[in-house]
Amino acid sequence: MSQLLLGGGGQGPEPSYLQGLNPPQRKAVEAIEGPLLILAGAGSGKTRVLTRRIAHMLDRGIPPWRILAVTFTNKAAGEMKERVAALVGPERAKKLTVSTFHSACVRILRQDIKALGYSNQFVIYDDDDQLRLLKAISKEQNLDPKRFPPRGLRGIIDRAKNKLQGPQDVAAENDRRIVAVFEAYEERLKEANAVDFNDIINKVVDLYEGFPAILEKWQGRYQYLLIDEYQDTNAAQYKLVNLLAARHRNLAVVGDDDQSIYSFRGADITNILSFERDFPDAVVVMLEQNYRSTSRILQAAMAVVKRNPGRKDKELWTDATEGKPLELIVGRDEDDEASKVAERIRVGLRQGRQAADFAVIYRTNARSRVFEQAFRRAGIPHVLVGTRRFYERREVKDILAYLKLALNPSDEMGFLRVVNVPRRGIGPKTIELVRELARAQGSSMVEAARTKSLGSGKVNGSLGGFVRLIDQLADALDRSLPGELVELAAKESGYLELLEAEDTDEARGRIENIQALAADAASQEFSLDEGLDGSDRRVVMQAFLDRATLSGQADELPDEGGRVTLMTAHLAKGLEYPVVFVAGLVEGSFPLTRDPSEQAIEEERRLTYVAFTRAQEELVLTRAMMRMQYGQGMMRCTPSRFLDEVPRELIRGYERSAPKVRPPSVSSQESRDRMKAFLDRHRVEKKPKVEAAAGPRVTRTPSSPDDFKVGVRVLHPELGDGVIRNVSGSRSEPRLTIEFGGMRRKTLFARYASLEIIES
DNA sequence: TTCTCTGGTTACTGC
DNA sequence: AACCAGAGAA
Repeated sequence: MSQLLLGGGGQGPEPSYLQGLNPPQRKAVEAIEGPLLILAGAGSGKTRVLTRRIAHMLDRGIPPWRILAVTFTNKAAGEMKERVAALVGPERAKKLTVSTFHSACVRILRQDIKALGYSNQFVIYDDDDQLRLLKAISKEQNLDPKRFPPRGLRGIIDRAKNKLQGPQDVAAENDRRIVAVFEAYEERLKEANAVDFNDIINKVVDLYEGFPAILEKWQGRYQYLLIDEYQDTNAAQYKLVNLLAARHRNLAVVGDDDQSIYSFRGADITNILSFERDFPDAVVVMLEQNYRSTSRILQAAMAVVKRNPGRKDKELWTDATEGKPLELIVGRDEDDEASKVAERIRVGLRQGRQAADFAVIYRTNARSRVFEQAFRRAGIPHVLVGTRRFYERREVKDILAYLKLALNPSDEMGFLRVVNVPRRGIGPKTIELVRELARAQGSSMVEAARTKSLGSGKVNGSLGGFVRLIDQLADALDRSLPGELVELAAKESGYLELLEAEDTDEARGRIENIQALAADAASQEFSLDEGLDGSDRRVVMQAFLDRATLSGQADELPDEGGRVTLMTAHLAKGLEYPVVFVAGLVEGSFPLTRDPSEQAIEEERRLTYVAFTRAQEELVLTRAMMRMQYGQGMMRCTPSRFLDEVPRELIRGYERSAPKVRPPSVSSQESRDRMKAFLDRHRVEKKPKVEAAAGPRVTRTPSSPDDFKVGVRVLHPELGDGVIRNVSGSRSEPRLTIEFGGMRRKTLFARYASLEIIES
């Protein structure tokens, strides 16, 4: 059957997967042996080439398990698997390894990390665990958190590790106290049988460099490597790839230097720029024909990215029509910008578009809120990709910490996280005692907590209860499935009970999240990766926990059901939509200019390029004239420099608009007044100004949460008159954002604020 | 010794 | 939203 479909060789008809390819695409598909560099511009049919290349390899008799395809996100991995399955059938596709660097490396480590002195049950510390550990270490070493902020320390450590460096390598350019923290950090990870995200890659490199037999084993296993998004690999990943590929040299890398957008994570664009030097015999293929976007969209994207020096000068071109002009939407503020986008979408819907045809792309997740609100108001179905990721919610992490601790009792951060959650009367003093004991006897904290002679009888009882809970979970690990284990942990720990008793909207939301986690865990059993022994319950659980730690969000592909997609530019890479809105094109937001270096701006430019090239037919650029900055008040925005870099004749109406108005310089008094008048005008329109009450005022004490509504005037004992601008939190415990004179805002709990309501 | 409340601060991008 | 420090209550 597949023989018929795929054609075999010789005189038969050409296999279907070779049909409909342009010459460079075909060259890339057919170059199976040896090093291969594919420079694939946006929309040049990269995924199509990769999936067909894999089909071709399988057809040539290469066993699927010899192929390792590395993608940058779980989402991309899932998509590639699906598309290969469509070409070669699910049976063979299942035996391929398609995953992210991190997932692939975790699997390698779970098998071989023993050689480095860790147990196979090692835990993975995410950035949050990392930060907690660094805070603990800083405290022990009496570092002033002002002078050495933990986040800064983490940054230094991450940057070093991205380059495969350890404490000694950074000793020269750093304070010795920082180096000491780094050293302690590494020790503590090892003691806790834990690795951080960087280690996931680095430990595999250590393994390969230190144990030739292990390297050979994996070289033998994966004889054909395919690395997608090569421009976003860091030094450690680069080293890893080169080690693995050294023997068979069947290394295909795919990338686009114009789409390198992860330097904050150590991505090194020179990895792809120097591939030809690393492999002088490499076949190089340039995919420059874009099949995705209209000519105008492409021109706009190219015009922006071309400002970057030092790029491989490839010229994307298209056969497509000019298409419609780009559109520019300017809102008074961000709310208005979002409303106008919603309005524009409604127009599109009336003209026959589906909601799923639209995507809104912004720079930071924080921007998603205004769009969500606007779309809800306008009744536009939408789906958010990414945001506060599910597995990062506190309750989810707490429950997972219980289970990780049951699997790996050495996990110190896990112990600290849940030993007193829910409250068991185990405070810092007791924890300190347990830690000292653990140190003294060289055991885990869980072990130390078993000791009966710590503190008072009450404390011992609580600790004993906690230890019994962990034992109970550990015991259940061998008998129960992930879904059951999540439920067990939530129930037996008292976590659920606590939330139920709380009876607030927030608590109910958390319960829902735990239920969702249980459901998600239950599905793990059915989606085991190849090569895992499903009969070993611990392995199943471990696989689930790994996935939870490594994947931002369950890899839900946005459903076909017809919803507008909202996401960041980073998450948008690799996706395409008929109509794309690139939102928030103002200085400080897109580009983000916290780091004003030329390099950073170049990356922002590439990010803009990525965002623009998601659009197939229509591209709408949007910005606001003003925006709230950190709740500090309205600030006038400067249009994004990238807007200026788009040739204006590509934009509808732009060429006819008045000469460009630059924001008034703050130094001039006149323009300051003008700006003030401008701000006032708009403020009045949207939000009535707080007026000083004339004469004696009538106030009353609020009697129910319903008294607090947006727009209500209140009197604060210290801050005076204010107007409620936002009500958040739960009904029983509302949190109010109140605007006092001018633009000063404050957020506080209504319960404690002794507010009076001013009767009008 | 632990818990609870309060106010302040701080937030980019993601495996 | 989440985390922290500090004060005061239990």
